[in-house]
Amino acid sequence: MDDSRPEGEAEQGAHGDRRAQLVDAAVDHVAAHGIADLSLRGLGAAIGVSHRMLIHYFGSKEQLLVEIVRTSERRQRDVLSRIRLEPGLSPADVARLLWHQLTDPRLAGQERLFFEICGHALRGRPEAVPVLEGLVTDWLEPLVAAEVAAGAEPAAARNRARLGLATVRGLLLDLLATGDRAGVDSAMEEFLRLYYGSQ
Amino acid sequence: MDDSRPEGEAEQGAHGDRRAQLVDAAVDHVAAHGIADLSLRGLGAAIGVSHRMLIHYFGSKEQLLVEIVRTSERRQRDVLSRIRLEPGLSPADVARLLWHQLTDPRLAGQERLFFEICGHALRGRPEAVPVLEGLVTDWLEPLVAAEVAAGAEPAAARNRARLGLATVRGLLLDLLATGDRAGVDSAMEEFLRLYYGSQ
DNA sequence: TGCAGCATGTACCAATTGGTACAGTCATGA
DNA sequence: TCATGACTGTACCAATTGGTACATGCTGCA
Repeated sequence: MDDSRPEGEAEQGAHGDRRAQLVDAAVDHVAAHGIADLSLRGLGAAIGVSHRMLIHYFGSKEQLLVEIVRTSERRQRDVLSRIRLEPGLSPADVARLLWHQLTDPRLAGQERLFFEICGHALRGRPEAVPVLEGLVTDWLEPLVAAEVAAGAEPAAARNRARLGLATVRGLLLDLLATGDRAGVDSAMEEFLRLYYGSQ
Repeated sequence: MDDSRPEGEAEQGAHGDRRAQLVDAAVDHVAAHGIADLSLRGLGAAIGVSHRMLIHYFGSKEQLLVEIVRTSERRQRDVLSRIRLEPGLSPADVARLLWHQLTDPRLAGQERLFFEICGHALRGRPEAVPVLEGLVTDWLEPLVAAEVAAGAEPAAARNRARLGLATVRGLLLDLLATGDRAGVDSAMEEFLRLYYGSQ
């Protein structure tokens, strides 16, 4: 081991940039080609470094996977923060907006990766397990807040939020599997009708 | 190659029994330990045969995976057929029954495997891809029929069925990830209230 | 100029993988 | 009895894997 050990958790510093850049490229590649049979050599060749470099910056494949999962999670969350809440929008409109964002074809790879990581996490793969923690909780918080703001009682709000989250994910899986955007959109409209009671 | 090639699609015959028995054991093992990093040697050791035997009976790992996925799908479908439709049950009751069956802890491994296979299928893994075809369609058919029987118009029935399927899957994923049975059950009750308008 | 330290590549290693060759066992039927 | 054929195990192979050792370049500083 001749390396000066940058594989610590130090995210800062000049080489941190390179590291972050590598992770970003890695997530892109993984979103496009899957995380299941990722190999350091294959990834390295795809993003233009030798597999030796990946070990150098991340210490091990395991650590790299951790970073990939973490970054992918962050990207996922960014989708939520990207919606601009303009005044005058009904809750149903906001939900429609979020759904539209989430099903952007450009995000398909990202969403596929989400379900792929879920599968690994459910199996206890160490790099993915932490995802389980926030898989529901992290998303419930803002949704419950929205429900309460819209006038629901706290207890019911939690159930409604959990239901909404599950339905969105179920329909997203449907969309990715079938590609039937029109059909899935119709089902989503049906849900919004039931959920918000708007005609 | 000295083998007399039983790896054709011949499911019949005396050795077909052995084959079927091996597949069954394999699905059990895979439901418990995941399909992602399955190795012929590991599987063989777990179910008491040499990896040589698996190649002998299935021709290749790929073919074995195909059989595993197929069998797992069949088991999944059997859950649906196991519910006894007693007269006097409301649609909501039937849904509750199905939900109860589906979330039986003894099926957890099976359900985890379902999501795992979905992930692989979304990535185009050849043994799992065929699943995508029936992932929604196969389940929609009976659900639509039930909706129509309950008085929905055919067009709306399709949307409602699709929505119901997606919600169930989303909540199932929630349950597997969080283990919070009470919370997920509450959300499901909320859904049934919205969906069937009861209470 | 020369030195120090990071960044990168090449070559290599041990382990594991799917798959094959060959040989042994065991039942059945002539 | 013995020969046929299915069934199974052992030993092996080539390829790929994550990870390491070593050597080389490059940059900045004195």
